[in-house]
Amino acid sequence: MAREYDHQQIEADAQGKWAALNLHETDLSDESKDPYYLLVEFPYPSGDLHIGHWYAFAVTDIYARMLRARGKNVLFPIGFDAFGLPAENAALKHGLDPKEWTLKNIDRMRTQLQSMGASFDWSKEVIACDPSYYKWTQWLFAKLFEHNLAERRKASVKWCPKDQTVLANEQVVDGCCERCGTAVEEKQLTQWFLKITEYADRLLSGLDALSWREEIKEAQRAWIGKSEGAKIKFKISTAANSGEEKDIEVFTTRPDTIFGATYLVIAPEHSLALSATQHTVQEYLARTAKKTERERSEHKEKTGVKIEGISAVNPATKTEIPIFITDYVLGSYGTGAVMAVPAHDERDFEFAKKFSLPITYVIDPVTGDEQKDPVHKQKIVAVVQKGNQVLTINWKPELGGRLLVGGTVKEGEDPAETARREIIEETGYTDLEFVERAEEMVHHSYFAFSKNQATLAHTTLLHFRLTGDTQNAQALEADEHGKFTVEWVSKEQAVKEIHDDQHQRALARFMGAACYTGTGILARSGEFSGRASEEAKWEMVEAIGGTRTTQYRLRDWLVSRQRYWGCPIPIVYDPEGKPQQIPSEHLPWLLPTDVDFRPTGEAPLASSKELKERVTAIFGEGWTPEYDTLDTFVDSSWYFTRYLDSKDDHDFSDQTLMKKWLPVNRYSGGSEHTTMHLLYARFFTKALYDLALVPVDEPFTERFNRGLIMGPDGQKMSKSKGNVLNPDEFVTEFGADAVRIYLAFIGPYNEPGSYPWNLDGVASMRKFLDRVVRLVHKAKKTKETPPAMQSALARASVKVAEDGDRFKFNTGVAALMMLLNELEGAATVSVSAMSDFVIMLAPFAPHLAESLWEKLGGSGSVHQASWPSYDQALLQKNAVEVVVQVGGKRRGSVTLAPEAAEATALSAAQKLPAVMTALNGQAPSRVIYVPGKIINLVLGG
RNA sequence: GCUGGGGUGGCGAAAUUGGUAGACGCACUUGCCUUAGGAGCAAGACGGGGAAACCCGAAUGGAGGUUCGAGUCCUCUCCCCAGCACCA
Repeated sequence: MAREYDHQQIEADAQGKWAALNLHETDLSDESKDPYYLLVEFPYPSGDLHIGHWYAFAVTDIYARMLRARGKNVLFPIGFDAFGLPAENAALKHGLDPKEWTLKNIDRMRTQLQSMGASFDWSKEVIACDPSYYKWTQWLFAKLFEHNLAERRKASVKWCPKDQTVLANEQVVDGCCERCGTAVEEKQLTQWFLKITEYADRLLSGLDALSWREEIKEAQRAWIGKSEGAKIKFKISTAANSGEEKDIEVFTTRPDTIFGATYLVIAPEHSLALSATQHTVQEYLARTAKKTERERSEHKEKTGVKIEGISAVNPATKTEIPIFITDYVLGSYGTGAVMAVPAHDERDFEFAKKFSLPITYVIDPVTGDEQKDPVHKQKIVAVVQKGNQVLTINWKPELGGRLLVGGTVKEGEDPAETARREIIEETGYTDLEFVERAEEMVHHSYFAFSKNQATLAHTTLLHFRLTGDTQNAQALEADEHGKFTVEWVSKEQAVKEIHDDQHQRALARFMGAACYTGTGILARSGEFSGRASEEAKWEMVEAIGGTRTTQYRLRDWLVSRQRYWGCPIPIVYDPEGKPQQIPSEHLPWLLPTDVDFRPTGEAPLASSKELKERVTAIFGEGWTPEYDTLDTFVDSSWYFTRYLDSKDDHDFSDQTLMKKWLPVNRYSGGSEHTTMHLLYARFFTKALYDLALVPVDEPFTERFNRGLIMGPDGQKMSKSKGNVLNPDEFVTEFGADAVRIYLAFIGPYNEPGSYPWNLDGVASMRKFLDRVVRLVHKAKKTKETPPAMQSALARASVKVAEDGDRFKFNTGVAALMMLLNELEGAATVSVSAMSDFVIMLAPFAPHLAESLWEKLGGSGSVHQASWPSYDQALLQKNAVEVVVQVGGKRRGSVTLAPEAAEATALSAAQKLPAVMTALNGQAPSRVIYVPGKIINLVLGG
């Protein structure tokens, strides 16, 4: 018989036993044990449980069970994120009632979740679409409204033409609807917003104290997108001098470049653009409006149009500069207007080139390593060009490879003359045409070893063209470095091979990529010239009357949805059309049922007669309902507080229990929720904390993003690839326990990697479980467990528990496998040793462990048994293998007591034949001995 | 492009503070047991040498460095993944 147990029988028996013992209901008021809140994202009830669900719930369950055995009072709740689009789509497609469809799916999923052996506390279940739950979603929304954190305003919103609904920023991926992939349009609508931007700074700074993985925190930081800068006003002067004083405010993170602002660019959405009557402007706006969000954000050639008849005044230089409208400026970020500094911004540079606008360099790069008390030198670097080729000098490769022509300016000499002189000296070329001298310089600090001198070179960049033949180079200058040779190479090759900062910069300046976006020394910047740009930045803002501000990429959270299957927004409009919150005695504000929810672009609730009548009946004639429903992310932003008091009809949760149980100790979920759900939940918590409704301002102490299970081909599972695996097939054939332990073993659970499903994997886990069963049958009713075996058990109990704490179930399972190997190797295994093994196996394979526990004569349930604990002394080995190295190479090993003295170790090591050979009669000049690990005999020399 | 995380056998992966690289498995090879095996048990599995116990050498993307000793630390470089991306 291959199979040692009937998994279907065992699963049914165990699950029946747990239900009878009511094992998984947590007494939240139990003060005898430490509370531990283990949370896993509640699922959307789509109806079918796939491998991803198994991975999410079954593996997290391992830890819940392990912690219970280790004496914690574990809260491991479950519920359903039951509002959302699929229910509505199913309703449309099959003519079903979204509510019935959802509730039927929930019923099915409950059964499936039970079949995993997941030890959820169902008594605390929450269902987002249940009026007893959404009553409190509405109540919390009303609280936010009361405190001015929810606001109705007209805004340009993302609209999905297929789903006929507004989308949040977060639901737009690459300019397309996250759900259906349709290109998103822009629409002006009056919508509800939650003011998450007011919490942007706290959401950002709060991350520092969280011990989450860096990539999760970085994703949130990027999403919040803080940038510090200044708002600066530019006065507008009109040719027609209407006498009206106007100005444009811009936002910039580089106020230090203001002297280089040679024009302004504003977004097509900017009021100044919208009010312009100029024909070409209107044409441009019409063209832009037709573009989708996606088309606009594509990197492509810059377009724009100049507004005629008006200009702005640069507050630093006082010169008049033109104003352009362009769609590379976003209306929704900053002020929708930007001061263009083509010399120091790539986009502005590109635009300036296309529209032939002046480029003024105001920041000189500083390269090299900073030196103390440098000697100042005037230098030049010259680019000599002939067609597409550039003259380079082959330096000794070890001294930096290829260079352009360089040289030192003599006292009173014009740098252009210096360059000409140097070119002739070094190459012999005389047919030189001077092209350009860059207005900016490069400051290069370095240590001149030849002169033993810290040097700061102020380098002028020059550009020459060779008009004659490239073949007539003369004898070259030689110096202490040897002879130079000249080579003409293509621009591209030169860019690739020239590594010296100044030379690189010279090449870039004359060969295309001339804009410099770094910091440096201010030039042509009035009184600020000569100072470090970073250091003078904020003084400059002050001097020109700007204000220092911070901008965030994060926008307010748009929560209105023109959909049916969501939480109704608890708002009514008075006869003046002003929004009023629905008093709490009328909550839950029920979702009407007489609704036509076919997408028409109108909110489905508008078709409800009952809703209108309800509003009139309660509030009077002239009052009208709000027809939008809430984004489902609102439902999931607070559910973890509801678990603590899920039945309460008088409050959303319980203050005493929240004080005890929040924040959640560990939150397990998918990486797709890093920026949306996780940020929203943090925002809700902070807002509710400020309203004294929750006692913590961060909801989750730890967050773990699990990995992704791939198909056997290593590709993401999808129907079109035909690589979708149904977990039920594996469960039926090998049992739930084998599937659980396989998922635990597949890879580390604390890393968001991806793991291909190995078709033989579950079978191999079943073999492991069968071996356990065989060994249990072999167990003898003896009390004696030999010390070596006790020590193995002790090590495993520590290892498995530690790995659980790190969510590294793969190595935990490996530790159990090693332990099994050891136990199998023994002649007899005592019942007590085997019982301890079964207790440690129980979190992974809860059903089988239950059955084996009974066979071994254990009382109650194995899941009530305590995690094995052993004398610390058993963790110490009394003999360890110490590796012997000679000169860092392994030459053998000796077995010693862990605390053996160096002399003992040395003499044992020296007796090894291989060591004697390696020493070859010499005495080691040095001995490195790490007790219990290694002894290294170092030979002299 | 920027930011973050990674790169270890044929595959999934192990490896507290630098201390035997590849634990534990999958797949593979050989043998045993068996009517049979998609079962079980045992052994093997980088290269070279040897009948063998063994010996020598190489090896954690690549190149350098620090160290008695580097997967681990430092510098440079290549590649993969994720997030952000015309955000001023």
